[in-house]
Amino acid sequence: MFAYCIIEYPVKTLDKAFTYQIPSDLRNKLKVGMKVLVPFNNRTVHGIVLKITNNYEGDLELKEITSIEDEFLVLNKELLLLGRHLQYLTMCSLITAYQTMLPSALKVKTKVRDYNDYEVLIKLNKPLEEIKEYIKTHRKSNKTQILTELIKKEKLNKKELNYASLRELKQQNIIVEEKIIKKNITEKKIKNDSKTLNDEQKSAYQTIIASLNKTKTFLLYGVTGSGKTLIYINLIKEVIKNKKTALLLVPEISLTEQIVSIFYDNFGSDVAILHSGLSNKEKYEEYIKILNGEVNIVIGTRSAIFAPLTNIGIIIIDEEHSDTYKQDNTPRYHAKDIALKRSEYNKCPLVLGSATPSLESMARASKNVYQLITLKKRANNLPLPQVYIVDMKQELKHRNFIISELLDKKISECLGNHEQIILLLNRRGFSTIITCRNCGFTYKCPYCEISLTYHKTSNTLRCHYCGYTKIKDDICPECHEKALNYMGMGTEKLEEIIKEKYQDAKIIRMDADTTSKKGSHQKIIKAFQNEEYNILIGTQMISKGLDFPKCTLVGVINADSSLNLPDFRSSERTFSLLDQVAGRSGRSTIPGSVIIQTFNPDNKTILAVKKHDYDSFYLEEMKIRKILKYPPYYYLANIKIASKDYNEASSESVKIKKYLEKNLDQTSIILGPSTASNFKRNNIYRFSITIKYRFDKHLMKVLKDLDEIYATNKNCFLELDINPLRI
DNA sequence: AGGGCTTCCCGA
DNA sequence: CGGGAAGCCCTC
Repeated sequence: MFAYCIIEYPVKTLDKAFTYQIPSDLRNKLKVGMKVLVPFNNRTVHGIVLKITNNYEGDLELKEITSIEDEFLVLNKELLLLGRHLQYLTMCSLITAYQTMLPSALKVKTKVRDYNDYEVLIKLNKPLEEIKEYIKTHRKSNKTQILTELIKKEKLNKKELNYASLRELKQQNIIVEEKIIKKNITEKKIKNDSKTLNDEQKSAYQTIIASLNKTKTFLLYGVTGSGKTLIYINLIKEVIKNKKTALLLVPEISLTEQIVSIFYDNFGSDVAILHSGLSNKEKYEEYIKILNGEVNIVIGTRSAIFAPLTNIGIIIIDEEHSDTYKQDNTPRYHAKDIALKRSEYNKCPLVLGSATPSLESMARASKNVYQLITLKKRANNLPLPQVYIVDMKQELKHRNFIISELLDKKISECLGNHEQIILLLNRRGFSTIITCRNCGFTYKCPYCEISLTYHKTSNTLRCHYCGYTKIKDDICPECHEKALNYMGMGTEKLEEIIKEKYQDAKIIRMDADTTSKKGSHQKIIKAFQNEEYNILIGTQMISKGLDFPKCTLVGVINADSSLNLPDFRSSERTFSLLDQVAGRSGRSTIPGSVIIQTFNPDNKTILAVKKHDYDSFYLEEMKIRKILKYPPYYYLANIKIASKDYNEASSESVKIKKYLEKNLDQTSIILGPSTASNFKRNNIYRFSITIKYRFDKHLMKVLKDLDEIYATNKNCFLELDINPLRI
């Protein structure tokens, strides 16, 4: 018998199956999907078995598989197929695909560390008569005492016994040890305070239930606070009742905890959690629970879409518009594409939930590719918050640079009423640009060419791309004058200003800098929920999904920062960011308000946010996308040409453009080459070519060929991104 | 990827 | 001529 294996090296030239003979002692054990050790070019490497056959038609002298790494950890049939699909979608190597799907503790090559806690038990190894005889014939000792105990109790815990006596008994073969896996059972209790669905929710629920055993995608479009989570819970209850499993994706870690506790209340210990905030050991434990079928529900972030659940009855992607569902390094996959495949394989519905659906999803819904379900009302029947737009150009005339008169008034009001406030500023750090007033020098990252941000807490200048850090200078490094000027504001500075202005208020900041430690997210959220603070200042990480009943005011300090980014999706991102963050206000019993400060008060996107009018935003933005030939009217593919050598990257990208022009369909549009948005990062130069296409049956093949051509080029490498979120 | 083998280059 | 570096090739 023969086994086709792929090996551990994620190199294009080795991205193929190698054939091995299966030694007779492994024949009954070896299965497709197992991890193995194989000889390869006179060393031993790790691999995965893809196929087992009875005959081999080739003339190579085949070597034998060395050993099986783990008989229990097997990629099942669905996951093996899913890896192929991932390879196809992202053009990565097959081994990279499988590595991406596995938690780090189980990846190929990481030696499978034993994360289990063991308990060692002692039991008798001879017939009872012999033992009794032994006790009788030996004088009373610790040993006979142990044996007497064992007759009574059958098994004893090694920890509680005398090791020396045990060793002797073991040597005489009278007792044996037994290792059992100790399970830390943290039983979660179901609290049955389940709320009932309102009419709108019930109708959404029933629509989806009607297709429970079909491959079908729903777009659940419900305003913020319309109670989508409650629908998810009811759907999953029904799925579990039918003896199937459920998979729920959430956009980021900061949201998992809140949702997870609701799920524990409803499903107890039937839930496993997978997200990047877990340690390797924790991820491993959750993964094994799923693999063993001990849980029926998985909640997690992007990579949880690969959870080894079998017999899936429903897949739900919450906040489906979120960018976090697309991985931004190789393999650049979108969890939605994987979910779609799994919904096909398992013949189950896929539910995409959002208050601000991506244009792609809404476009598909309007063409009935997805079934649209709309929730128009907030679950508690409260109105959506009142949105005020403040023209900062006018405010500047009154010397209000950061906090407008209206925002100031509302903040004071809220503080007086003991209500909570969220302030959004989409930039971390203290000052975002440091220049010299004397000579005009600006601090830039030596590796990435972008301006450094000043962080006051650590007294450093940092690059937000590569993490380059240097201690702040007092004088300009160019002209040595004491004339450094700190401009632009980040959350750190805002916090200082707000503390100064509202001295009685307790203020907490949440951004990438204050949440780097494990669990700090949750700490901040909890503290704010418990009303230990009055004002929460944060970057976009505070905008999604969080539920603070006492929060009645949301202030957006500068709505323009995301609006003016040079990206075709910037309007869409701005709308969803502002609408989401607005949705944090007035979720409980007191109606909320939102204040958006902007220099573009007439901007259509901002006006749509004011009216909570996704539909008009959608129609308006679709017109623009159509004219400019962007998604959802055209698909995109992006090629980044990267090299340490500027000229190399530049000349190769010109060659690639010519190659594409020659081989792609006439209807496809090729943009570039231009310098990439991350033109210089970590000392590597990047050029970018973007392809807009509708139906180009050659595209994938052409890209694959191109990728292969450059696989052997040492000076220059390609990064392919099919359906990029930003270009 | 990475080890082995060949080729190339430069000082003596 | 020799040795070390650089390039090339192969892996079931």
